[in-house]
Amino acid sequence: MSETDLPSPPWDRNRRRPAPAKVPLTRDRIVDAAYTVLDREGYDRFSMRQVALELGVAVSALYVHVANKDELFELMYNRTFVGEELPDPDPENWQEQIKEFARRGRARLRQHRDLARISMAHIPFTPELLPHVERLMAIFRSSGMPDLVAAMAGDLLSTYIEGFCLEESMWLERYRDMDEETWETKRTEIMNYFAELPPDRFPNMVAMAPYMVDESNDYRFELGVDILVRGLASYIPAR
Amino acid sequence: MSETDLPSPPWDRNRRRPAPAKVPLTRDRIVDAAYTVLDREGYDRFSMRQVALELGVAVSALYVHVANKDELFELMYNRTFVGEELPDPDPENWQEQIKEFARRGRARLRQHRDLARISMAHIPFTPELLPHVERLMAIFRSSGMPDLVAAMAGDLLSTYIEGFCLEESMWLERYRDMDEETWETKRTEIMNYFAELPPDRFPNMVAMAPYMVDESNDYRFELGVDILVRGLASYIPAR
DNA sequence: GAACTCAGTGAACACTGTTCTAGCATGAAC
DNA sequence: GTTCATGCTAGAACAGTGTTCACTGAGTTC
Repeated sequence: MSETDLPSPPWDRNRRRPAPAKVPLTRDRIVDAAYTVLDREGYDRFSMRQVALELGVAVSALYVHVANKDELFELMYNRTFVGEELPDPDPENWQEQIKEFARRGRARLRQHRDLARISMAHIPFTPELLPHVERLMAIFRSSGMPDLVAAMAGDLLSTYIEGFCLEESMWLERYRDMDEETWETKRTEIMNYFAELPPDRFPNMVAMAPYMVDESNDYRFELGVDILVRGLASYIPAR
Repeated sequence: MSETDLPSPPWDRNRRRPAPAKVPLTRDRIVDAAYTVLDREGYDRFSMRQVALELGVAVSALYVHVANKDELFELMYNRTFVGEELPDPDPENWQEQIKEFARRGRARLRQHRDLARISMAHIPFTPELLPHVERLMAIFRSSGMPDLVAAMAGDLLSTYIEGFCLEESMWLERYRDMDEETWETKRTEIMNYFAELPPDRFPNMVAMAPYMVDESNDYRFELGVDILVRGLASYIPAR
């Protein structure tokens, strides 16, 4: 920081302008800053002005590189899965390969705050993701399931992953600024709510209450993937 | 419409005020208007001012009945499934009962533009929905699957329904203001895109291309539900 | 050294959600 | 039948939003 960072006095505005940034603005730098802002502010408070502020740049400068806010979100979404590698299809082991794919997908979506929300709002058909989808399809087809089912399987699985992460993040967001203690209070509140429902009108809810709050998200996610994989497996014709 | 609907001249503003609406403003009327605005403008252009305009009322009047925009969305969401009835559990027929539940859920979410988006953004745990969830759980448990699986099944199924409808509505939204002809052009464009991928690098995509565009959404939805139900059924211990 | 290109600027536009003060019309109280 | 309180509603205002625009000024090309 030098004294040239100070704002120039008004009578001087038309003579001296701040020197342009040494580092030129690029799409990549904008996306970097956008992630920083997203993590700090969350989806609802994310704004182009915040991104510009983060970069120390005028808002309008962003629009030279990015068409609009939506395109910026798309760029962020596209980066979500870069570098992710899928293994070569192993027909004996396709179920575990798919489960691992799901786990890594969830991990990626948890890397940034509210990323699941952005992801859910975009159709995953960009050129950047094509090789990824290709390898996923390879694994499904290697299992021997009909092509029609394999085509559906990709959609089904990514809908599940994104949907699960979205719900997860909404709970996280709701209790974001709570300390451990109030969170524990809230937890027992929810538990009590289900436990104290009239058992004659809600016998099933009361019976299932423990499973709804006790189980960890990790376990629930795993169970969901297993149900999906079993359903897919049921379509593989016996040899 | 009478001449009293004309705006009063400025010099008269402090004497004559427009008579208050004969029909008092209620939450229900606001939600009605909100749905009208949503259908006309879509989620992105939905605003409190538009709702007020629709009712012929000042914006601030809305805030007497509704805490904020988010609560209004919640009210809209809560209304989505009112009146929907689930049958008594029939253990021999639980699979068809669940499928019917899914179909009706999709139909409801398609009743209003962008409703899937609102639905996805809300956690379905409101008092209004409790009896609904209770009956759904009753059906799952009647099948004989473990309680842990049944608890997961509800989440899994509604995630699928909402996710499917969301993706469906995004495609719909994207091609909303296209006529039949340009839509058909776009369709073949997509088809060609997949067909013209280099077959050595994308053998699976090329092979699956027909299934990705040809199948109707209805059929795809049905297939997805069937995969889910089969996965759930695999957890039922043999008698 | 002059001409040109173009990323970046600040101001502006047309909106948004939300809050505030203040006034109207209705019901109850006397 | 007048007064009072109360609940709804209006209008203006605040602080913010995405996006556009004419205009700089540094760097490159001729």
